[in-house]
Amino acid sequence: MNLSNEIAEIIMSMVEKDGSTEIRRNDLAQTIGCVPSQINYVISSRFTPEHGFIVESRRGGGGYIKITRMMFDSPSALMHTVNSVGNELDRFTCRAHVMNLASENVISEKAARMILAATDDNSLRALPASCRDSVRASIFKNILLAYGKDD
Amino acid sequence: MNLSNEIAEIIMSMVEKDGSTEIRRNDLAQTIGCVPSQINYVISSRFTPEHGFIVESRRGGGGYIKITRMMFDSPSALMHTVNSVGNELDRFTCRAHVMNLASENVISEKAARMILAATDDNSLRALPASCRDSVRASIFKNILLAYGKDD
DNA sequence: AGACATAAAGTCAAAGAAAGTCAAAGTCAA
DNA sequence: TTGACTTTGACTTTCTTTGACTTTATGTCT
Repeated sequence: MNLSNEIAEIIMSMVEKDGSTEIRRNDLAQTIGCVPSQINYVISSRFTPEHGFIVESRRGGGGYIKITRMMFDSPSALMHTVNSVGNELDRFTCRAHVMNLASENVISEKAARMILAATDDNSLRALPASCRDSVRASIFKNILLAYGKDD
Repeated sequence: MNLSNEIAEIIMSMVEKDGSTEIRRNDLAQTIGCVPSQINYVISSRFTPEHGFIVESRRGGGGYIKITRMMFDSPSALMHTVNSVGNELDRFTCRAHVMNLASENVISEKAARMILAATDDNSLRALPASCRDSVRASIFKNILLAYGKDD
C-alpha cells in the first residue's frame, strides 16, 4: 500500500475515535516519516467536504490542523447532495459523494454499488473524456432522485 | 497456446482463490514476460461484464487493477440479460428489459427505478444521439452486474 | 509599541510511479 | 486471402512523493 493511504488510515482512526481530531502537522509527518506537505496532500485528496469532513487549521506557533467528520441528517442529505452537484462531476468527487452517503446510511450498500457502476468511467468508456463529467453529473443526480422517491 | 490465454488462466486462478484479486499490472507483466498493455488486452477481451467480471483500477503510485468475479445464486436471469445486450441498447429495449426483470422479481422495484433513471435519455441528454445507445448498453450491463453482487 | 526571531502551516511545481489508449504490425484459421 | 484475434510499443493520463519557498502566528527584547 502507498504512503498516502497509510496516512489516511492513521488520520481516519484518530477522527473516528470521537468524530474529530487535532493534529500537529510536523509531528505527525515526523512520526510517520514523510515530508510535512504530504499531510496536506492526503487531506486535500481524501478529507474534503465531499468526503464529509470539515478541516480547520492555524499556522504559526501552536498551530494545528483539526479534522471533523460531518454528520448530517439523512432525510435532507440526498437532496443536499443532489443540489451540491453542478453540471459536471468528476469521478473522484462522485465516488466521494457515494461513499459518504453510504457511510451515513443515507443509501444502502447495494445502491452505492449500483451508482458507482453507473457513473464509473468503465460505463462511460465510449465517451470522449470531455463529455464524461457532464453525463456523470446527470446520471448521478437522476439516479439519486429515483432512489429517494419513496415506494 | 497463445500468450493471452495463458495470462487469462493466470488471472483466473488468482480470482478463483477468493472471488477477487488485485494485481499490479507492471509486476505481472514482468513475471509473465509481456508488455504491460497486454494485460489490458486480456482483461478487456476476457474479463468483461458479459463474462461476469467487475474491474476496478487506480493509476499512479501504488496503483492496481482489481478483478472481481460475480457469483449469482440463481444462475441467472441477470447474466442472461447482460449477455443478451450487445454494444448498443436503445431506450425502449432497455425499458423492456428492466420491466421484465422487475416483473419476474429478479430485481427490486427500487433497483428498477434506479436503472431506468440512469439509462434514461434524460440522463444522457448531453450526448449526441449517436452515442447514447452504446453508453446506455454499458451502463445497463455494469449496473446490473453491480446489483447482482451479493452483500 | 516595534522589530526581529522562531514556529508553525500552506502552496506549488517538478519528478516519479502506475495504469490507460491507440494504432500498427503480426498470426492464424476458415 | 481475408478477417478476427494478438502482440507490441509509443504516447497519455492520473495519482503520489518531495522539497523549496511563502504566509501567518506567537514570543521576546529593547
